[in-house]
Amino acid sequence: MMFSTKAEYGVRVMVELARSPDGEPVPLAEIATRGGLPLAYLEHLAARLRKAGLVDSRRGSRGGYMLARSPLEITTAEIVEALEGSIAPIECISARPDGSIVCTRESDPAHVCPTKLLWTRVRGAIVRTLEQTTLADLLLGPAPGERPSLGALSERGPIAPASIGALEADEPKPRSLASGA
Amino acid sequence: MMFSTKAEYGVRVMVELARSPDGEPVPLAEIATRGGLPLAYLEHLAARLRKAGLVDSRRGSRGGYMLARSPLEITTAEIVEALEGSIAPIECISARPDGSIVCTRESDPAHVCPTKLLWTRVRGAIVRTLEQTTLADLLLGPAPGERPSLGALSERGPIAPASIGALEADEPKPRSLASGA
DNA sequence: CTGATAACCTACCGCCCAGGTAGGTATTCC
DNA sequence: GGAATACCTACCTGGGCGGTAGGTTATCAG
Repeated sequence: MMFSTKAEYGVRVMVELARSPDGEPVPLAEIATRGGLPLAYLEHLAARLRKAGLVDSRRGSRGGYMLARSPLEITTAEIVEALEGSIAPIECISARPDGSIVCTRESDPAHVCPTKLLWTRVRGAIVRTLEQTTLADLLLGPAPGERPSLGALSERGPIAPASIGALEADEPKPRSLASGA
Repeated sequence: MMFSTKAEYGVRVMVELARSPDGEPVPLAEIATRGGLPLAYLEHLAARLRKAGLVDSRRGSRGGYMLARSPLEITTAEIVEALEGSIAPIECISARPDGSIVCTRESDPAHVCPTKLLWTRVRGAIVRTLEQTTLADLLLGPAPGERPSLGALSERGPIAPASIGALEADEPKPRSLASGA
């Protein structure tokens, strides 16, 4: 596997927060029990999410965590990056603040790294996908025409999937959904 | 990082083999010294590549490894998969032989995993990129219009990059290059 | 004001495995 | 024969993932 459970759990936490009606804070304990996840561990992740400005918190009784922004405006790229650090398919490659891709094997500019092209492409594909997928997308389920979960077509959450069509299309189809929160 | 050095080294080995004039076998020791990689470790990787049918080998003096097929017909997906095992962005998700994506958190079909959509998309993006990028692509360098290595524009290998244009386009542009090897 | 609830913080820990080493055997060329 | 090289199995080590523990603050209900 390539992402750790940090990313997995973190996204799940964010989805739970997004599901909270209005902006009511959700205690981590609730998410932990619901998802069968270790509470103490989630606390670490929540701390990172808060430092990244993705969630707000309220202490004490009736407290908990809540999304800092609308699910429409929170991309999974932000979540994953907050938890895992900067996204890189492989150790030697990373993105600098200015966006340029650097390869540690290439410090000597005499010989270009022949595999850098590959990892740059892969990184781009991953980042693009994460950036195009918002928290709201996950709440809605697969887009029309997108391969569905294939096995659990019933009992959805807030909004039901419109149609279930082709079997091969996991492209994040941009879905117009402009209703500010 | 998401892929281990197995994938990194493995691709580098394959590139070196592809660069060998004609189909002359290249000893691993040569690749190791050229790339500053540990020979003993490369041997493990070479074993996997051979079992996957990606390379052939010749023992003894003047022996070494050679590509089993043309660089045009070897995708980086095959290489990475041979070395890392089946590609999955996260532990809970994997592809079954029939191509369907399964999520271990979903064994109970009562509740669909809300994050499965995300990991399915990410996996798709990665696999598609790896499948579209062949060994030959890496030999040629960035495609015209594709973000180049940005810092080492001189001294290329066999074929020079045609032009260097926009800064943001790491899409694997299909390049017609139909010359069977 | 008291207690319960929950965020928040720091320190600690075990296990797995990536990444690499070591040493030997089998095969082929000169 | 000897050098070169693939090929195989066993072993080792450090780091980090995933988690635990225990405490301190802040907030709310009654």
